[in-house]
Amino acid sequence: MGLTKTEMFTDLQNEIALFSKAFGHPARVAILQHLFRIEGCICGDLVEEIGLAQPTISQHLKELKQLGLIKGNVEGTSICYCIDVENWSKMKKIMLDFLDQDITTGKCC
Amino acid sequence: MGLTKTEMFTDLQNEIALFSKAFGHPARVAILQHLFRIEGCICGDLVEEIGLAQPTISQHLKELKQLGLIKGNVEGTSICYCIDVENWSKMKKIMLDFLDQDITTGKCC
DNA sequence: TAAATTCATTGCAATATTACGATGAATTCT
DNA sequence: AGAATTCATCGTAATATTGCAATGAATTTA
Repeated sequence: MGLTKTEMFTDLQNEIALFSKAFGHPARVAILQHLFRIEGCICGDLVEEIGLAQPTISQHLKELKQLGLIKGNVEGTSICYCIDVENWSKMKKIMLDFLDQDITTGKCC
Repeated sequence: MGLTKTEMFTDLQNEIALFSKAFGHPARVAILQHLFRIEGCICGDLVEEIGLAQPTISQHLKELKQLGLIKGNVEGTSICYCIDVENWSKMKKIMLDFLDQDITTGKCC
């Protein structure tokens, strides 16, 4: 029914899924990469940089902001977006714990 | 229109998005965690372990298999699933490159 | 104050995802 | 061979996501 049954999974599993979902669209990946590349904030030109319509970019930014991965400061008539370094770090820890799992002794049948 | 415009992004960005999408559902996270935990393959009981209906689990397994993150071997009347260690490692490298980005000199406005 | 600029929000259409009942295919057991 | 077991596939319903035109809100500029 298109409705994820979150109640049957752990908080951690749901958290990993939520962060992953945020990275599950190339536009959001591109936005984040750009914010890292310029090492600071960006006021404007994200629409030109990414290549999607302005409302679409705005929507992607909103999702990233709701997750806490970026933050936006009003700067005159435009808005400055930047990585929320602290939250990014927390997210990274959670994701690394998940990704860094490894099988040492295991072998498949 | 619900249609991701992959053509306007780099291969890497699309790849990151695809892997992330796979992790974007708690059931798939749970499946992968379980496969790691038992350090080997699992034949059966995934449906009981996760708690969703059998066709639903089967569908999630299919997605993970298509991405190459797990592989399945027929074992009599059941099927053994396990992590594809080599591909998991490749995926991990790509995701770590993305997640490990950091801002050293940057500060927000 | 009026025009311009920048970004958010609304509304809508199209596609994707999630979930599961019913059914099918392959294998094992009796 | 016939029943049982295990998993995949099909079909379908419900919800989610993506994208953009139109519009609105806030600020700056002339």
